[in-house]
Amino acid sequence: MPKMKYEYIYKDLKQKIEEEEYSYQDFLPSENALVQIYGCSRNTVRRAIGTLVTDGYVQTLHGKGVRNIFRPIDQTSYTIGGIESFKESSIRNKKDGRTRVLQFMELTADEKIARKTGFSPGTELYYIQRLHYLDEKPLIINHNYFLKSAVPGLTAKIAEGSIYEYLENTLHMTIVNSKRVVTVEKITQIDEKYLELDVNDYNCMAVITSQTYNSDGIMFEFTQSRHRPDYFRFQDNAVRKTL
Amino acid sequence: MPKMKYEYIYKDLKQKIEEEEYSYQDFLPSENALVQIYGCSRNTVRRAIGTLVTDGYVQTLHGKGVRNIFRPIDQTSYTIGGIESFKESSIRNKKDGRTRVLQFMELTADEKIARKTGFSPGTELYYIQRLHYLDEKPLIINHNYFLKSAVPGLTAKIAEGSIYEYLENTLHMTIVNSKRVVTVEKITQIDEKYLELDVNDYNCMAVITSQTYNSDGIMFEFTQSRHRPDYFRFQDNAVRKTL
DNA sequence: GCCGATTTGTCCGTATGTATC
DNA sequence: CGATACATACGGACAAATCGG
Repeated sequence: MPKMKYEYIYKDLKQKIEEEEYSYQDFLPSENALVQIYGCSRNTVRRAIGTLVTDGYVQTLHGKGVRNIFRPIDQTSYTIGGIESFKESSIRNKKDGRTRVLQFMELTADEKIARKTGFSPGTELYYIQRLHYLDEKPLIINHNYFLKSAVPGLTAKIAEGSIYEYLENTLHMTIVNSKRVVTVEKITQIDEKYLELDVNDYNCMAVITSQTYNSDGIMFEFTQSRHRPDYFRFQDNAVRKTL
Repeated sequence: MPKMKYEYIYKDLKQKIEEEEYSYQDFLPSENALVQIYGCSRNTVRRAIGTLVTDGYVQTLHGKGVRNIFRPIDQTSYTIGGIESFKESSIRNKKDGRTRVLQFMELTADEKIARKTGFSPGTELYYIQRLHYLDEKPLIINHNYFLKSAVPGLTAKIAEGSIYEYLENTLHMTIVNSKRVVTVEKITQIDEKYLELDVNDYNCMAVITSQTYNSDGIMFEFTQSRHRPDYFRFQDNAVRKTL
């Protein structure tokens, strides 16, 4: 039994949808019916439904009901969604992930790094270069910059596993949000070497740059995540706003 | 005066943040203070703040307050955000947009098109190929497939302007949500020709495929949007879920 | 076309829990 | 410890959209 009711209802409905207890285009029970089913207030039901809307699982229609628009086919292949570590998304996608640390060093941000990352010049950082394998195939090169003062005690050993696990479980840091930008960039020699790419095939790749904030309001991480173009897939659900 | 209170509060706070009335890292007034300021309930204030959180404008911190993490610099250059037409985003980005219709035809979905778009074989569709210019530079080629039964009376003339405007204002359709996937693909001869690209420079590009739903729960549009790699920028804010 | 029942959307006031300071 | 601030949850009221009779 989870602590929060809306979380329980959200997960329960989500599972029922995924298991096709409601089929595509069906309406879910009305809010009032769900209030009876789960023994809670209408606000709580509405909150759970609202989360399903942003997930792209359902759409709510004024005066009509809540319609299931989830299609299992959308979820195939390796997808990138919310904030999650490589390890987490590997597990979610039911793939075997492995990480190799190419570089681990401490450095002080100069003008060039400051412009690129958004950290102030003179800031002490960890710089980590990592190669992520999925089912033994190298797919992603990550260039991480972590704020040393916010992430003390980071080691290459930790970087081999999951840095987020270390941050959350050992340092008890709360990761809040991440501003991400997807662009397309030319392949570098490093990409070519480690991702086993051929410039005569693809000469550019998908790049996700992200600035991640913790609950102290500090941007503690800047990461450039370079993805093999043929395996890259970034998924999103947008809701038309009437505002 | 807008119809809804939370919308008014959301826009007001958003504007104050953008105009740096609260500076970066500052806390906004507490929820109770905002209740006094706007003369509304705490729920309403919280709803406005929740929207700002998903926008990546603020972060809420239990027991502390709501912190402004908006940085004007993040908003530079042409960005792709929620569901909006090319015309709308041109205006939002304060650029001069123009659209040229390359093809306009009616067709019936065969097996191949059905697999690609998600429409059933035999469905009658409009197929439109359009080239979008920004400041007289060709940046995007769109391949639109519209469900004919849901979008009757579409013409090449309308496609030159804004199809969404036609859907919403003339057909009174309500666009609800759009499932999008960003990938990287090889440049085709069509891309090369119209976007004035050189394969020796970039040989691939950013592609956004989207399936858009209306309030009848019908997927009425499948679009493949092919973007010049050097001008492509897809922006996003992810919130770490504790669920 | 109207009316009433149903359903979602907006908003309010209140109570209690939990984290921060 | 108490005061403050956000988080969860409840119950109720009314509006707006839909649908069937």
